[in-house]
Amino acid sequence: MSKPATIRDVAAAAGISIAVVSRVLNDGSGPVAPATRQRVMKAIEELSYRPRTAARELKSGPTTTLGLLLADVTNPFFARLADSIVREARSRGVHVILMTTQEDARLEEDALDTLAARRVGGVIATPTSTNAESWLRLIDLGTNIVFVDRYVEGVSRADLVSIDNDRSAREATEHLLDLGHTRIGFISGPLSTTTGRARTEGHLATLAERGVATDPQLLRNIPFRGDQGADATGSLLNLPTPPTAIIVANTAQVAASVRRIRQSSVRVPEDLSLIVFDDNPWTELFTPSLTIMRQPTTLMAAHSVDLALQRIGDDSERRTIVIEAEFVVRSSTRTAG
Amino acid sequence: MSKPATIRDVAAAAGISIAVVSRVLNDGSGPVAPATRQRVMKAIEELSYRPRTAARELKSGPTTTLGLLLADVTNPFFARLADSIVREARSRGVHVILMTTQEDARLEEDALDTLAARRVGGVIATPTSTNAESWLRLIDLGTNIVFVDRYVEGVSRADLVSIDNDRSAREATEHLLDLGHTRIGFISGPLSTTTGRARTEGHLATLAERGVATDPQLLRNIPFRGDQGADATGSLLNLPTPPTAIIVANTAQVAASVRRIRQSSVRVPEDLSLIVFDDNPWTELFTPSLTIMRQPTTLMAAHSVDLALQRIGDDSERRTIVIEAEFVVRSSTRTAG
DNA sequence: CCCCCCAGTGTAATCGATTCCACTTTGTTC
DNA sequence: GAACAAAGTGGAATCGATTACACTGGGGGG
Repeated sequence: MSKPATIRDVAAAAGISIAVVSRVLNDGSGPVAPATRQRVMKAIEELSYRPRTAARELKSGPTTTLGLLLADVTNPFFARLADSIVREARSRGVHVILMTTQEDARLEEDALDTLAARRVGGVIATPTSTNAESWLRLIDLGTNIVFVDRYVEGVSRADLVSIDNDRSAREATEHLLDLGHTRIGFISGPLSTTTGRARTEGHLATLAERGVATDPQLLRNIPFRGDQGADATGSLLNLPTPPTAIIVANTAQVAASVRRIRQSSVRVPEDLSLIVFDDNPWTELFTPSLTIMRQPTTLMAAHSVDLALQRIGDDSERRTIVIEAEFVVRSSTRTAG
Repeated sequence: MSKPATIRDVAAAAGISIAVVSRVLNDGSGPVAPATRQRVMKAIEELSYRPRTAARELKSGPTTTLGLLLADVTNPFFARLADSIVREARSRGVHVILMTTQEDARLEEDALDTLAARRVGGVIATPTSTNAESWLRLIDLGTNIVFVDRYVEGVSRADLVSIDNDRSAREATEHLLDLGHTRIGFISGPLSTTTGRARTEGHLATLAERGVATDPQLLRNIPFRGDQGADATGSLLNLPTPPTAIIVANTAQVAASVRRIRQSSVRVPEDLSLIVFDDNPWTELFTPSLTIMRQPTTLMAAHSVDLALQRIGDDSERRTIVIEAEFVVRSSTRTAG
């Protein structure tokens, strides 16, 4: 009800100056007599005083807050990433401001503005836009950026944590080739995103190396948001010569794709082998349990936070941390019939 | 690289005083000559100046930031809630700081402290602790609280947005009774949480009203986090006289429960009817597609943000908004026997 | 022709912390 | 016993914005 106490109120209550109170607050910033410290602590307790972050940040820029800019928390991959990052950050005494872009470049720009105004210590982001300019502006302000999963070309002086998208696409493709499949449907993200492009290239390169003909009809690069996963899958199944296997390398579209397959008369894995890029409990619950490519989110989170906090004050070039994706073979893939 | 521009730099560049620059920044706070405004805008652009939030908040308390304190973003229900709330808040020009408690009372206390230090305008939360004190302290500081889904008893002067837990449990129970089931397993949250208690009571009351004997063995109140969902489900299935139907009213434990059922030899819905409290795409993908109780997250989000922002400056008693849950009958429930 | 009002601008106080520096009071060391 | 170091404390500047208030000119009403 009454106005919150300030440092001056505490000082008055303890019969001491505000400088000393501040020293008690920031332990180690100067000497304080034990008796005085006691009195100050008591006053703080009684007034239930909490130093105001806004005032603190005004003096010394905040190393204490990280911005987390995700495309979409609804996507379980990002949700787990968010969870891990928040936990990881807290264990280091750092707070996280979460913002989402909904895969919309304008909203992203908005969010970056906010983060810039807040002068956060660092930003961990899965970028949406291809527009390097807004990122560079933020970097110029002294913010350090860590891209996770995807990145923006042209923005050096930003770190990167990612799985090896190229390699994971290769691995999935090789698995199917080994099983004798040659007509493989491949659903991935837009070629404008780094993940979409790298995975598609890895897939195509593997086919080429194995001397398997590539059919452009089998390739689907679709957006992360929206419902095109169902359509893309449906059109693959309805091809004159349909694929005998499908890789869904667009994490956000896995559910829509699987739903579409389930509604069709196609049986998995008898008629169709299926690999999805997703790390989600339900892939195991599905009938048949799905073969997946898993991205180790906890590890990615730890590295991201590390980089975001380390780089402060540093000015070196981009550092890239590549994390192995884990390929889990379950029951949705089998020898081509 | 160079230090970010301040309002003084802008004023100097435009050949004007800082007061006028501030007026340009906060449109409507005072008269500015059109020509002057132009020059100021130009200077802002050239210096890529962004007013610093910390400084702004120091003067006038921030109506512009909301705290969101969730138990667990990994839980899809909370993830969708977070997504909707962030979106909803942004459309009102408000930012959201997300923090998670991992269902841990100490972490929650921590988070509340941070939020208090930040003097956020409001907090939307799914409380974990039963400890009213920390909440009351935050309220005393002038923060207004909106509880979602669960609430803490003894904290009036905080709003509440929730589905009718009692009623939804009744509805699910009645559906099964109508199908002829009389031995119904009921898995819910801890009785220390309001949702766990209300759902359990609703379930028991319905049984009583219909004259069905209640067997304590069929009741399982388990934590939200952790793995007890599997054990609870397993022990229900292994009872001497196992239930012919199960309601999983603990959203966080749905996946674990379903996995356990799937690993057993029990067939759904032939041997066991199943209702889960969850609103998640995969419940439709599961074989058989699951009958669910859905909580309309978008609506809950809209109301929460509304309340959080409205109450500012208001001092009335708690307002409660109850939202209808949506019961979706699919293929996992059928006539008993 | 005088006065009042208002558009347009500037000065300075203010928000709540941190921190540099100066000052006093002890205790230590030749 | 003089000199000096270190502990403990306080005064005041500072961070970057907002805003109350004072000031100046010029136009319009009386």
